Amino acid sequence: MPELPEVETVRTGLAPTFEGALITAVDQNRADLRFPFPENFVGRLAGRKVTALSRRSKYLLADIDGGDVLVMHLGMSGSFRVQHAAAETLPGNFALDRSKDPKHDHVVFHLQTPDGGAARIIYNDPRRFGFMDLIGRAQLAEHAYFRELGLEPLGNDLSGETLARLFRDRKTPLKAALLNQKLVAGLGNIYVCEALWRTGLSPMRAAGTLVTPTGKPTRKASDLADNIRATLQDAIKAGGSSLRDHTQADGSLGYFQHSFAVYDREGHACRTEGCAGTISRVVQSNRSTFYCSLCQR
DNA sequence: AGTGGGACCTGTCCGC
DNA sequence: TGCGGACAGGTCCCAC
Repeated sequence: MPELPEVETVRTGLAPTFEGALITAVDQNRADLRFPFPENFVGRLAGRKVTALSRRSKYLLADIDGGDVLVMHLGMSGSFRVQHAAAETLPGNFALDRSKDPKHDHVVFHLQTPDGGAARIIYNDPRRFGFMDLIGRAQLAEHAYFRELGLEPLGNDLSGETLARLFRDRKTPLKAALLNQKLVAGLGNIYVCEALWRTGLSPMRAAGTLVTPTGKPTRKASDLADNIRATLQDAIKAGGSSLRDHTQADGSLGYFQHSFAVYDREGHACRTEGCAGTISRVVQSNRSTFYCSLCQR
């Protein structure tokens, strides 16, 4: 569940349990996910407290007292679930949760919450494109994961002007430009398709065509910036998109997938007011692009 | 320098 | 029912 709105939804779901909790133990069930776990992963976490849980782009960042930051990326199929010991039962008596295949439970954080209760946060990832790392707080910004990350689309930096600066003279298609995490960080296949549809822009159009010869944003560039933000905010409000039964941290499902205008709607009617078009699917950079060739130019 | 294409994994769905 | 192929929300690496 891994574009920005899904990661933000996960952060919101985990924070009440994770923040302030003491990590009493960690089960690390294999040596690697996408990458090997860092040296002494369990030892550097056990006995430590989580002081804050934040997000940058599609990364979750758990601040650990002592100076490490636990960096977590969900890849394509990563998810977390939270289990609390029922207050009225003995500590450690957790409700059974069969919603995931336990053979893909790769990491379990055993926690003691500030109120003295016990909880577990379990990371499940069938495809293992996700990863976890531990990085010193002071090294975080220069680390390879973050050094070249582009602007945060929900921050104040995303605007027609900043898009114009990033897109100027670029011949690359808008779809590829928006998927490039070095330009704007956090968009993925779904929300790029949706934001381009909202703006009436063809995914094939060259990014540089949104910039005037003097480097100013065109009207479309400003609209695109607004629509990227609006699309992400709408999705966060809906609890993200739940595809293929991916559940949120509390087991509930996001519902933004019901609001898709183009993603996974090949052959269906375009939802633009007054547009008679049909949604097409094409492949760009080896990924599916969904768009309406009538109203996206 | 900047791009497209393949690779990394497992699961699921669809057509034969 | 079984099997092969296509496809899936991401990103790194490597040829052009």
